[in-house]
Amino acid sequence: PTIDNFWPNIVSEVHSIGQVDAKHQVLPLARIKKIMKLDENAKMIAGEAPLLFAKACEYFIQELTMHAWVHTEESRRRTLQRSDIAQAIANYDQFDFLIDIVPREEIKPSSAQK
Amino acid sequence: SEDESSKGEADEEPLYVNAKQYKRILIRRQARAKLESRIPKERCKYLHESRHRHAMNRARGEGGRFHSAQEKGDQDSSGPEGGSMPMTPSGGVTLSR
Amino acid sequence: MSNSEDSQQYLNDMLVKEEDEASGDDSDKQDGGIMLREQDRFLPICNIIKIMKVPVPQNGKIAKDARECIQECVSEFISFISSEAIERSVAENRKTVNGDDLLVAFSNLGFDNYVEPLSIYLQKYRESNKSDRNLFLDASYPQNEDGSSANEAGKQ
DNA sequence: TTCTTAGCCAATCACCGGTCTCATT
DNA sequence: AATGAGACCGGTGATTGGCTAAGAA
Repeated sequence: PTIDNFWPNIVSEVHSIGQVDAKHQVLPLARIKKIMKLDENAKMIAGEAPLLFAKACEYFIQELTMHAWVHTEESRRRTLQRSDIAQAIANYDQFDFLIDIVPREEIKPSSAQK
Repeated sequence: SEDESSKGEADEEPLYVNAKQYKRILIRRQARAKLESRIPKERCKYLHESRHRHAMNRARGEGGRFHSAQEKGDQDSSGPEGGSMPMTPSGGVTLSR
Repeated sequence: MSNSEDSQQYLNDMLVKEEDEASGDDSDKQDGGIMLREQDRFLPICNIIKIMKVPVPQNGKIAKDARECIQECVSEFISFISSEAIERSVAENRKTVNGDDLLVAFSNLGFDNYVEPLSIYLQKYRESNKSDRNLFLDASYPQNEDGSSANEAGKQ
């Protein structure tokens, strides 16, 4: 369970899926669709789109949490907190789109910044 | 002579960001600004009044945890104590997790 | 039949929105539009927590601030990708955003890691749907006699 | 050390998914 | 024909707070 193995594990995991069980997803598809519909340009949304997002969101949550936990351990804490997530976002450019959601100044302690 | 790092709000991106995301970040910023007025500024304590009341009225164990329904009326013959329910064999101290 | 108007009348299950106290708030002004609630903007916090616990060790804890932070990040994630995908569908004169638009959006926005597993997942979803459809139709169509088949589950 | 706070329980009820009709392509 | 929006409805899991150890400070 490390960052390097994350995506390879995801790929082998998705291969082991027999049939896609549309129901009983971890995340509710109706809610995902509702969030998509908040976009004023959204007109019609294919049924497969919320399903794809449900999987993608699982990956995203796991990866962001995993990156944040690294900083939790660096600070020798046992509780993941918001500042750890802010650090994780600052250190990986794939998370740049969250720069307004979790601003840089949220990185509380006088910690090193890369 | 520092002047660019004095902004507190989102105006112009002071730092370099992922080039593939830059344009979309700006578009999303506009979209969020349009929705800003419809978004409450702070999170409320709970989402639903009915579920809040439900949680408040539920039977609780000694440690504050929710406990299985132990009777709804309190006028019934047997009270919560009495030995009808098999409790902790030792005596009643809250067993840790 | 007796009740055959041109337009149907639905009742819509929306109940009267009543504001009792909620959060004893003071100055919350409603602008031109309806106020968005958290359950309209975010995924359920319980589901978020479940997924967050996967990469965290068994004895690890997660602060409330962190849960809500991830919850907001996930919604932005959806909106961010959607925005790109929707623009592509509009550019191709389509009114429906489909899975391929999303895959292209993931790729264009630098989420290259997502493309392979999501493509495989989409592929499996589409073929399992097709096989279900074909299995259902195969059973009833070639059978002569009574083409109406047994399609009567229950009316509302 | 002091003091803030996250995990722990499970019953209700808001919401999710399934199903219908109708519109669009 | 294929597929999505939206109304409706029934079944169900997300929501929920008091106590206290865990741990942030």
